[in-house]
Amino acid sequence: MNLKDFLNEEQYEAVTTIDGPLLILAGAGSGKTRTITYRIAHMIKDLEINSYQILAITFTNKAAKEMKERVRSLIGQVAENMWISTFHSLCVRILRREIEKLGYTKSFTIYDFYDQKTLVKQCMEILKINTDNFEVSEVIRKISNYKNKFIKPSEAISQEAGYREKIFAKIYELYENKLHENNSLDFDNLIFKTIELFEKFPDVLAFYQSKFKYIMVDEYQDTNYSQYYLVKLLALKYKNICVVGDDDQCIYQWRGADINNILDFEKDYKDTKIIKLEKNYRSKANILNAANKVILNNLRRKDKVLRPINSDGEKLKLFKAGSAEEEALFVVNEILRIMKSKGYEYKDFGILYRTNSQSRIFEEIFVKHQIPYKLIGVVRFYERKEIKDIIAYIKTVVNPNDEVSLRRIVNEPKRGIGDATIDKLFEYAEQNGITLFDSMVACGEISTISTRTSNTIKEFVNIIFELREEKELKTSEFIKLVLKKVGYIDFLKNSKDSEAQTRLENIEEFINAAVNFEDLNYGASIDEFLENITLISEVDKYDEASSSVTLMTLHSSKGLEFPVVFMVGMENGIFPSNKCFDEVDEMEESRRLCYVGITRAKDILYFTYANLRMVYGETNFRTKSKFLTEIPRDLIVDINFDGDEKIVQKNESLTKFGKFSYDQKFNEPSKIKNNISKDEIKIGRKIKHKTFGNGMIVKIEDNVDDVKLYVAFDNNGVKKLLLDKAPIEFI
DNA sequence: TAATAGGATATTTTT
DNA sequence: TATCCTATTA
Ligand SMILES: Nc1ncnc2c1ncn2[C@@H]1O[C@H](COP(=O)(O)OP(=O)(O)OP(=O)(O)O)[C@@H](O)[C@H]1O
Repeated sequence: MNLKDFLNEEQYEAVTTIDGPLLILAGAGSGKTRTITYRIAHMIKDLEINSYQILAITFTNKAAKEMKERVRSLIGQVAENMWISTFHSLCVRILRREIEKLGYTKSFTIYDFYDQKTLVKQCMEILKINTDNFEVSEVIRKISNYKNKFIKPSEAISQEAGYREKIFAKIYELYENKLHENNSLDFDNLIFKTIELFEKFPDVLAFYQSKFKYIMVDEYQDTNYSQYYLVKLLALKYKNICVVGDDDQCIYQWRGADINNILDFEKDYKDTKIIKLEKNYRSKANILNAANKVILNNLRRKDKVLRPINSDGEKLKLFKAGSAEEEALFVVNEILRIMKSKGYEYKDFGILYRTNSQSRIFEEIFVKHQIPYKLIGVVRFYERKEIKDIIAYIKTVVNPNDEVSLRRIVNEPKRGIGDATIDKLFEYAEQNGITLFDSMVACGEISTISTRTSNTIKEFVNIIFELREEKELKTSEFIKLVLKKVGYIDFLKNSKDSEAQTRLENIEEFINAAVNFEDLNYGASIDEFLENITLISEVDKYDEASSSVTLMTLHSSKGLEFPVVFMVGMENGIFPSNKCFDEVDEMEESRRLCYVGITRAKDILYFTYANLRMVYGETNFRTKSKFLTEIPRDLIVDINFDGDEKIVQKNESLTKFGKFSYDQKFNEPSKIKNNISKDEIKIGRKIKHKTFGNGMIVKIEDNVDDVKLYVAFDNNGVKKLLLDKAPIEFI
């Protein structure tokens, strides 16, 4: 391959350094992912390394898929046996082969957050823990923390000293036992159990160590301890390990990512070669410079160089909206405007926000104005109630031990098996050391259950038994069979649920998804289908080819790029969130998130915020984000609703709060150019504008919080300007 | 046991 | 505001 045609010198060096530990530490848009991709292609095509020996780990399934496709097009052939995947998919793949060694069966189910929640609640009930003092979500976070640090339940119990901590550890232990009983793993367990497997069975580890002679990890800054440890185990034999990342883009500390994994890499691996990529290929210079300036405010970081190769481009634009609605309307307006004037398409726009809840208003307004959009959100398709119900049926059929799923569907649709009955069944199961399902089979033996109820239970059990006979059906056929046997469709049709129609449509779509899956994965089993839908994430459905604008959180945007980016809701309390103001670490992580957001933009970057916004059903005043004040003034310009320039400097005599205005205290010190007093501003007065040149004031609007000037420019017609903000001088 | 009403509670971020 | 949970009643 003619690598030098596609890579700069440093990238080239990284691609051709194959042996030994290699750290590529580089800023946003410097071509890190590109470098890994070419590195893989180079290994296979030029060095004739067997693709079987390569392992590449990406952050999302989407990134993995893309990398696979890129590599394929570079080497001109399919490399089927190459492992490019996320940590989670990698581990599932290993565990599906080996998990019997750990006492699970191969048809284990993967629990998502909601299943996890149900199970934790159960555990807390069993341990009689008062939910007033211990919140379920807090417990889940705690348990997740243990697993991210590879702390086993027994270790947690012996290590924890505090009263609350001891209780957390206890729940953790019971939760783990329950998971095992249910033959299930949660997300974190996928990694945890893989490590456990490697520790307990050195021969298995040795096999994978020999197999993966070359290992690459993208987005390494966001790995947690367990992931780090897993990689370390795998790389131990050959030490051909290449990690790539940017410490300034570490945005998942809250879920256990440890920035030190990347910072201490060289301490961990002797003779590490470090390569820095210092050219940014993605963004216009103004955008990049703003990003660089913002991140400079983080004190705990390694300084690095990132130079633009692109021209300045347009200045960053800031719009202050009166309300959240206006904010969304502005975005619509701008999208349409610059599509027309600059020829962008819908797919060129990314709208990024801090919290998922912010997307709603945008959806509403986009629908109203017929802007095609794609929402990358948290309420995933597969998490809708009706879909989860069907999945729970499938899981119950596939994995007889899965109690969480069983409980979910035992009375869904309502068939008269209520809480009281379930408690009785549960008790019986406990006493006899059998599973809940088995106690249902034996429900005739339980004297406290009426014959009528026990008949209903038997009916249900029979449905499951009959379905188990049909496991070998194609997934889509199987789903249809479930629906038929259970009578789910009729149940929905007859229900008064106002959403029944949508639910039916969703089920329709679910079946389509299954058909789709079968087409793509010929002969795949139902287990594989389940796994696929549990591990698939939201960003994975982002498709840059589709002709719609994209709505997503800043977190999801990591690794992507858009010609035009809107960062919306730039308000203190939202971004950065209130918590950040108490904790430096949180603030710095937030700032990194801001850095990530800014650097997604290639050509044009907008910031918006709303003066008034409803939060929790209460409308309150907002102030503009602290991060905005960290952007140098000469890189950003205030614009009005129609996208015309408004701002730049402050006029001292008109500031309401005396010499040190609020803005001056919290923003970059603004230059005060004129000592003009209010009564000197009158119609007929000559002024000079930074971009529009000389002109004369023709009208003055004195509002409560700003003064609007209508200025007739000698060469630019009449413009509306804000006295406060416009870059004007009085002459 | 099922359905409903009223109250508490939440918004970070996700594989 | 919207959702989720609990307690009450039919
Ligand atoms: N040598 C190069 N020549 C031309 N374009 C390049 C080069 N290197 C990178 N690019 C382009 O720059 C953009 C950013 O590349 P890439 O996504 O690989 O960067 P990254 O460092 O992984 O970014 P991030 O850290 O933001 O995820 C891409 O559009 C890529 O095609």
